[in-house]
Amino acid sequence: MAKKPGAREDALPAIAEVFREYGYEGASLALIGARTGLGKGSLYHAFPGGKAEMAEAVLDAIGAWFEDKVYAPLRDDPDPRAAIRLMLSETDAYFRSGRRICLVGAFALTEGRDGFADRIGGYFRDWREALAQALLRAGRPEAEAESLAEDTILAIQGGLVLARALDDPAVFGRMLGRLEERLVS
Amino acid sequence: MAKKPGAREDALPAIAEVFREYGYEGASLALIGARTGLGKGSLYHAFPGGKAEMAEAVLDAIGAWFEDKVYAPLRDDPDPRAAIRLMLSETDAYFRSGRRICLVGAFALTEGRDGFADRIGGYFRDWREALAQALLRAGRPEAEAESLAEDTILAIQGGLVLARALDDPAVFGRMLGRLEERLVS
DNA sequence: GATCGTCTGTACCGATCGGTACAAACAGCA
DNA sequence: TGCTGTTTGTACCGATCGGTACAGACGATC
Repeated sequence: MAKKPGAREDALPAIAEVFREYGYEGASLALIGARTGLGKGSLYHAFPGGKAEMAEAVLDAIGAWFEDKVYAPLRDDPDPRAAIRLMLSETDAYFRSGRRICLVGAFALTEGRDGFADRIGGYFRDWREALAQALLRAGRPEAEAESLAEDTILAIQGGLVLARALDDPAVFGRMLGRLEERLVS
Repeated sequence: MAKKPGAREDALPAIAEVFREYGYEGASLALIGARTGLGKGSLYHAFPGGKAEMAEAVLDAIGAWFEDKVYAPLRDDPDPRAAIRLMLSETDAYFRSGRRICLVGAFALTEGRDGFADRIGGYFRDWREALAQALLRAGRPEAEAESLAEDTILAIQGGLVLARALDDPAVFGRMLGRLEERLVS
């Protein structure tokens, strides 16, 4: 007993940041060790599966955060339009107004569908479905709700790519503004 | 003299494909050698700068292709709407209807702005400006042309991310359809 | 056929990769 | 204070990384 209650969870944000900055391949254990302040011993004690398990844990944590803060309100909030507005503001905050990339999107583009494909797909599928449901509840016809939801998720991802590529975070904010107009007219 | 006229250019598509599949870090020289059929000797003869020069050459080739097939028509075609439709069909073909990712976008997300930042930024900047000009020539007000152009580039990138993440290329086709409606109503 | 510069396969370099082994340090409990 | 199990730093492993050196094969020119 007396397990390590925090150790793992405490290290996750730092590990996530390393993956974000260097990608899965580029994130070396030396780098992760330095940024978490943990030696290899501690790292492998907390994540016996090594780098792959760290990545899985990070993806799970991200998924859980979005489920809690974004997807659940989209599905359950009695006021779907408020939930959509909340989604936009939480998204803006999470991605630091375009200064931070989406790790899940980056993994989708670069990782050769290792063990991560399920988690990556699930993250976007859940988001799309929750948003489509909110739009439906807000009175949109089903077909329109679904294509609008897909367009939204994809615009957010594209906005992050473009903001990063142009080194201009403002791209992300402009995109969110246009989205708000289309979503909650 | 009697330079190597083809060697370099011949190898570029194969090298690009390796970068696309494995990312910059993940693309090892062993892998590149195997896929091009070239030994290290030949590889370093054609690209004295090593992996970095290969990546630069690949990015340059991609940029030149888009300049020729997409940006120039957007700027110069007397019929801007036809140029926009051409852009959509060339884009669909280039990205194999969502089965192929954008190397420039992938580099933007993962590479730590090495020497590639200029090329990456230029690719998207040129695209956005050429499209905005075509929309302007097609009769749109300037502000609308610019935000629509930005939305379009970003949607294409996001469409590639989402298609890959969901392992469903059809996402890309649906997005292009919606874009066509918004661009050439 | 001899010559000369261009190509290319192979061996090799030090550095670093992800991962393992293990002993010392440390806690909690008596 | 002794014991017990967890947590840690360190040394080490084989493999592979990007890159270099170089000798021999090649192809053109006379």
